[in-house]
Amino acid sequence: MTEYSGSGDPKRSLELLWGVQERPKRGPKPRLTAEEIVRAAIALADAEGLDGLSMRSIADGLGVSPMSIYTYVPGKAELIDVMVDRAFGELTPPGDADWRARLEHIARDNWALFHRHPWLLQITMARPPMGPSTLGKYEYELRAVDGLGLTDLEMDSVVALVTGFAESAARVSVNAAEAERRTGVSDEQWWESVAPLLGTLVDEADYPLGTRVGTAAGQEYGAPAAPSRAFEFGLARVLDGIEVLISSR
Amino acid sequence: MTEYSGSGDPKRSLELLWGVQERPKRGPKPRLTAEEIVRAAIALADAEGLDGLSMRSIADGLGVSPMSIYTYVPGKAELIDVMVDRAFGELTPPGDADWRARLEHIARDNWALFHRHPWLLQITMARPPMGPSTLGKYEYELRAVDGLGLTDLEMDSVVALVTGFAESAARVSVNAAEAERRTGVSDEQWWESVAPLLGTLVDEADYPLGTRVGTAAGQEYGAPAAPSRAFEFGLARVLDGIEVLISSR
DNA sequence: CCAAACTATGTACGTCGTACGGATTTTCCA
DNA sequence: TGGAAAATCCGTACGACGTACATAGTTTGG
Repeated sequence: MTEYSGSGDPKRSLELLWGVQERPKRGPKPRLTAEEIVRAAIALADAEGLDGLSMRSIADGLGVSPMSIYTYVPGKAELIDVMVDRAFGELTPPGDADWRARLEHIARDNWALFHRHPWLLQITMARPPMGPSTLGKYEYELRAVDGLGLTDLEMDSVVALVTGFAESAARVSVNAAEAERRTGVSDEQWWESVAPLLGTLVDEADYPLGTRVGTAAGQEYGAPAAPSRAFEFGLARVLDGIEVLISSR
Repeated sequence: MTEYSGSGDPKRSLELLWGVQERPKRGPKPRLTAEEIVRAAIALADAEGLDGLSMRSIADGLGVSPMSIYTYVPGKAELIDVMVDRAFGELTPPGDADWRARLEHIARDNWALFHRHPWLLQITMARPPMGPSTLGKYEYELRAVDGLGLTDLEMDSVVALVTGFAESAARVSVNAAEAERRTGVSDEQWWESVAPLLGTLVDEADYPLGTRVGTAAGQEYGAPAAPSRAFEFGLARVLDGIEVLISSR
């Protein structure tokens, strides 16, 4: 199952995101708080991935029964909304260097965030959680491209391009690391097991460029370096492309 | 649960991908073939999404019992590998126009493919299925940037940047459409239900740029146009950035 | 004609989110 | 001060999933 942000009840989600629950007057002392549950859930997702995050496993970690979680959080969908917003809260403002350095900061900051919290990449954010950190993130990003002569729409597009690129590059990197962790087989070992089988089925001459470039890429970097090289390469191109636009103003 | 390509048994997957099963001599006539199952599974995933794709639902559609599928396909992981490769088979070669037009073709072709088969975006492809169409795709892509004075590594990086961008932009578009289909609520309706609640919790003055740009973006395009505009905008920037590199050679 | 090879299927297990209802604990008010 | 109200906590249960396993049925080679 894919998880979606914004699929919970909007009102309950917003209350949770902005922390507007009033303390109840009667009833037993609560053993937990919603924030504690969110923190435990993030720690668990960091360690085990989103597939390892179940209401049962969260409850286990907190020493309560699974159904107790529902006292503090309406359901898993709303919980994930808050997890996402809290994770975005780790991002830092881009400072006041030139625009290129500011956008570079945003890209690197996002890249690092996705590596700290790989489960963010498994959440579909068509309807982002409208919490303080998500709104703050957008504000930071726009500030990085304000005053450059771009229209409002262009500012939005530039920010979306840079953050989208960072996400896309991080996805490749995280997926590679994840595949290694999950299977216990490195990219090199995987290729060494597939190549001989493939050799009996395929004529290399049918794929001359793929063979040549694939070999060159395999020789140049051992697997783990590749995704961060791709990030650096792509970031330079994207920023160059944005520079062409900005220079034309 | 997230689905992963390349998580099945490599030997069985490759046999399936390249169609090297020899017809069995004895036993009852098979009622199905592996290819039929793959086609049914793709049709089902196109219609219902990857979450609607279960061994039970595939079997239902084919009029057999769930366990019969396992006679033709080792498991769901290997089936998904073949689905991916067959989908990539729909991509077309970029032709022989100039490099920019060739890369543009690749980006648009991928964009369209992800819209025809949105489930492709839900599959983690750290270990791509090594089938004929996947190898052919890579060969096409490299041919588009061959002979421009780039190194082998740069060719690989440029191709990865363009296809990665197309995937990233398509993800935004597909997720938006998917959210609307799943919830029955359009982006505009969603915002109209969230905005008043948010207004009681947040001071707009805390997010001046977000408010201004968000309003401008909301006014300019009704929801559905936005993702394809973002694709066009980003593609132009990315190709400009690649042009800077190529011109420097 | 029978045994080997192959297809087809029913049952069962452990996973998930969470609806529901009941037991327990704390507080407020008459 | 006692009982109602409110809140916490949790046991049980349901229908979904992939698929292991055992069994039954069908076709064909020797």
